[in-house]
Order: sequence, then structure tokens, then C-alpha cells
Amino acid sequence: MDERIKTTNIALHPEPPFNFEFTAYSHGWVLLLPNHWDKEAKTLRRIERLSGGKVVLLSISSNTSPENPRIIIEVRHHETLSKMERNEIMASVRHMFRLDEDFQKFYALCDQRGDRWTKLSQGLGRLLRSPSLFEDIVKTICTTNIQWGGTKRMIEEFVNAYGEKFSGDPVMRAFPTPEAIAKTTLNTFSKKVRMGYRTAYVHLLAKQFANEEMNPNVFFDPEISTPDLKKKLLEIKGIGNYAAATLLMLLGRYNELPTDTVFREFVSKKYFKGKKVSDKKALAIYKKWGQWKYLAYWYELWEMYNEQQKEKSSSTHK
DNA sequence: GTCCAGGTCGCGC
DNA sequence: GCGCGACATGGA
Repeated sequence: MDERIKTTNIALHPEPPFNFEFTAYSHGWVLLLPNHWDKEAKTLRRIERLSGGKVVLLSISSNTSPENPRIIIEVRHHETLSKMERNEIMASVRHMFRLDEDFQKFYALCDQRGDRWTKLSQGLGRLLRSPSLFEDIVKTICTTNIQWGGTKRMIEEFVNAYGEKFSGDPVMRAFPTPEAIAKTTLNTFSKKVRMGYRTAYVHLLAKQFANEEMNPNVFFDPEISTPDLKKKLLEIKGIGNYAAATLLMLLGRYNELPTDTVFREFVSKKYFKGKKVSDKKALAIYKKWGQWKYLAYWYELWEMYNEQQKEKSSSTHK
């Protein structure tokens, strides 16, 4: 290991209930570069390029104490880490794990429903997100009209082609900056990263972020109503109804559901004995959850996934 | 080879 | 406001 690499540890103190592993592994994002999930160490690693240009390696883990939960960020870096850089890293990780989001009302609703829903108030429901909105939009675009394997491949090519390296690691790279994509031509970009027709959307998005035509702060403004926010999301090329609902979830608004193939198949299976249903009927199932629809849906989807995994392992161990 | 994926766009009506 | 074909790419 390079001796010039320094290590700085930073601790965060989430409000309980908080469950680090459930949050890290809450949906597919943990499996997309530049995230690396170390199963044994229960650690999320990723290269991060700070706004000042410094590239660092973050190893994010937890003490897993329910009473006094703590997130530990091990930062590997060159030279000294300035206070500003420390603060930026803390803010990014708080953002990823949604430490500033309040789930009390949702948990109260779950406890009120009783039964298996009470499990959620032990700290489930936080869905991992990326440090930047740009990363979350690119990734969401890359989940449309493609299977999960395709999403992983596209993001992998994207990160490996344009992400910055940390000199202490030969392989890992940061998520590309909008500037890095904006300064390459669409033609070159489309040859380096095979995203199909999505290439033009991602290239345009990068240009809009780079020239500040798109301001991420607008999307995080608590004052903006959810319908207005959805309208803004739909203005982005490549974002339709499904992607807007996904992005609303990532932005902390849970009242829209992504009516895609997964949602339709799931609701049909769970509530309509596998028969086809209209989106309207399917959506009606979650109406009672009000502003928490996405979290309720996601929990049930996760439940079914776990049951299927159990069945699989029990049938192979016979 | 054919079909289609955690859809979206742009067109014509 | 709705229906419908086109869209890149690779895996099933």
C-alpha cells in the first residue's frame, strides 16, 4: 500500500431507529458502480470525487447498535483533508443514508396497521441514494426499458470510461462528473459507453448540469409541491412516468408509484391471483398509504422477494 | 432468429 | 388528451 495515503475516520450519529445494513441494501443501487458492497465486512465502499477535485476512497460501515447507532466513514486520501472536505463527505453520506429524513409518521402508520408492518418501525424504509442528483438521474434513466443486467453493464461502462481513479486503488473509480461527459462529443460518448438510445439523454443531462441550466437545489427545495416537482422531473429528456416516480422516491417523496412491468406483475400476483389488472386498480391498493405509498409497496415487494429466495434455497437443499 | 426488458418520445388524430 | 411506432442493445 502506498505510504502517502492517509486515513481519517469520521463518525455519524443517526437518530434511531436506524438499520445500516437494511438501508445500504435497500434496493439495487448498492450493486451499481461506483458502489461496492463488501458482504463479509458489511461495508459500502466507493470512490468519491469532492467538489474541489480531491479523489478519496470511502469505506462506510456501522457499529450496528440499535440503541446508539453509528455510521463510521473511513476516508483514504492524499494530503490533509480540509475541514470543508470533511464536511462535504459527511454531508454526502448523510444524504445517501437519508439521516435528515423523518420517518416517524410512516412508522406510526405501520404500527397502527399492526402485524408484519410493525417490523418496519425497527428502522426499515430508508432507501439508499447517491450523493448527487446527477448520479441518481443517470442511473434511473439506465433502468428504463432494459433488464437489471443491462443497467449494471451500462453504469459499469459509464463509470469505467469517465470516472476518476483514486491513485491508491488500481480499479475503482468515482462516478463521472457532468463536466467530464459534457466536454466529450455525443459521438465519442456513444462509442465509449453502449447505452443505446439513452446515450443522447445522458449526454444532454450532463450538459445541462455542467452549464447550470439544471440546478439540483431546486429539486431538493422542501417548499416545492410534489406535483410541481413531478412536472419538473418530466421535463428531463428520458424521464417519463415510471422514472419520475422513482426519482420522487429518491428525493424523499413517496406518494407516487412506478407503474412499470415489475409493479404490474407484483400487484397482479399478490392481490389478483396472477390475473392482469389495470393500472388504476393496481394503484388503488396503495391509496390508503397516502404520502407513504412507495415505501409500503417497496416493503411488500421486498417481502415477496425474500419468500422466493427462501423457497429456492429450501428446494435446492433437499 | 425472435422477442422484449423496472419506458419514453414525437407524431398524428 | 390519447394511441402507436420507433428507439439501441443484449440477454432470454
